[in-house]
Amino acid sequence: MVEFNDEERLSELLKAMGDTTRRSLLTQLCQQGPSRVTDLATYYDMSLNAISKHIKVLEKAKLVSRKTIGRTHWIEADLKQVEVLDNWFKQLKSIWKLRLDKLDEIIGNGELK
Amino acid sequence: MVEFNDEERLSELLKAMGDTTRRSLLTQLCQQGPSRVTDLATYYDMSLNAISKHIKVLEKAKLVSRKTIGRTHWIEADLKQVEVLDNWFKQLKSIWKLRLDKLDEIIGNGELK
DNA sequence: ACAATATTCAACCATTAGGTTGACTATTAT
DNA sequence: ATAATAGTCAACCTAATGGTTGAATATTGT
Repeated sequence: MVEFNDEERLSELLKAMGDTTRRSLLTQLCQQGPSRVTDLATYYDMSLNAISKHIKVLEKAKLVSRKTIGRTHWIEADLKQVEVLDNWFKQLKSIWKLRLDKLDEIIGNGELK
Repeated sequence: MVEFNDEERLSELLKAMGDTTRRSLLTQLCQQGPSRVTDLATYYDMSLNAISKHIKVLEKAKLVSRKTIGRTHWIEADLKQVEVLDNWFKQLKSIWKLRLDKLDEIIGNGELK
């Protein structure tokens, strides 16, 4: 069951992934492993600052983690949170299925038709 | 492989689901089956127009479909599109796994360590 | 014909989101 | 000590989002 406060979490996750640049960053990070902010930024036609902001959004949503060593920040993808979405989808599908099953039952019992 | 133009599709879907009210509408629709706009709206502390707009967003993202009979519009959830997201997640995970496998291989070959 | 119902359309408003630039902080290299 | 590098912070701008209200449209009931 999705708890009440998972709602905000879900929104945060979905919004974080709803942006093309951020999804691309995630993909990059999965392919290349832990990367520096500056290196990630070179792939985009956009300022370093913009990328830095995007990374912060991903970080807040816990889709990436950060390990700071000296002046360089190593960013790493973290796909654990994708489970949260997977679970929501599963739940939604099961709610859907539940209704259909109940409907079948009613029809089966001759209560309908 | 995610094609170039699936990107926009993915954004559309994720943004549509990133809103609490819209997710709630989806859930309602799964539970209750096809519903009228006005009936859906009664559950929310928000104008009918706001709900109408939300439904349009869901409809554009193909998360719901609409069947108009006379003056009443019947809205129905359509979970097929969730597959698109599922697939993206799967792909992302596999990209992640690919890198780890390659890493293992290198270590196994003694090229590293 | 007239009123009520179901819904969208259009204009508006406040807030958020995605981007920019410029300055600041901290670390590393010379 | 000084300069270069890595990154964030803050202020700003524009466009998109989520909401409002007040018509307008189309269908249905009396």
